[in-house]
Amino acid sequence: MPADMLPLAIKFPSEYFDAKATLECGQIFRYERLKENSYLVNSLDKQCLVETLGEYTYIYAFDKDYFFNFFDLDTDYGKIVSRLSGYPELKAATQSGKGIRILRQDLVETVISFIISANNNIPRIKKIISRLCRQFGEEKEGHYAFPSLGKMYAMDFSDWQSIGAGFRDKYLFSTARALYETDILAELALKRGEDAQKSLCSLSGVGPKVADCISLFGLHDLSVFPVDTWIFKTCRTEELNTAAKVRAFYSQRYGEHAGLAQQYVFYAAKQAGAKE
DNA sequence: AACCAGGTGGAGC
DNA sequence: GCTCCACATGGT
Repeated sequence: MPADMLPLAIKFPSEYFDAKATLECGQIFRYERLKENSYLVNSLDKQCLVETLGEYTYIYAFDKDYFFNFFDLDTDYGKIVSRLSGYPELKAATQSGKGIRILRQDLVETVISFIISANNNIPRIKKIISRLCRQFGEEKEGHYAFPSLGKMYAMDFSDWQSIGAGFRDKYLFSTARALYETDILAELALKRGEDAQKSLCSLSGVGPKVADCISLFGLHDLSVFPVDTWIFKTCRTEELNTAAKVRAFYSQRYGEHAGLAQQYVFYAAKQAGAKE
């Protein structure tokens, strides 16, 4: 996607929109780093280029409206950041991650992506999703779309095996069929919280943690606090000695913005881990 | 060469 | 309800 072919950019202050923090905090797997703080990002059949250059972050895309919504640009993160900074244990993580925005991702893409994420590592998750798109998504302007639900419904079990997802192949096969054959997607659009959780967990390969990620990233429910191995390592205490307890404690503590708090903690923990 | 990675499903209690 | 454990694959 050569820069001189692109239409007008969206220009947005970097204080609460940092390309690296937003993309590398683990909420999305379809991005490619071009250089420091400059990324190609794919969502559904669309692509954009995002880069943070000093005071401003720019988005170049043919479909500006789509990415304005995708990056949640009409939400005021300043308010949320100042509220979360008030918690002593969050002050540092919030400060270093305040450029994170919670993306408004497609529900089906999020479901499939986070089933793949289970007991897996981010580089390999990215590779598996990339193969899924390359092998089964429509080609468009030099990149590949995420396969439509109809297309995934048409995939047989050996097709799912061919993307190298390991033991998750059977979950993906089963869930693609369920999403297509039942009304669960329409129902989820109206649900939040525990109702959404319960409904999501009926899908094969979706347990409590993956369901929370789908609620947070695919339904934009910022009140959930997904607990994965990183968060659990960071947050566990003698009292909070299971993932369920950590989840209950922090979702109650941070309320409507618990999911964003979780992203700050996750990003900070990962950045710290990556440095050594 | 065991151990880990944005966990889940299933068996056994 | 809860606690174990197998599970594909690739990296350290």
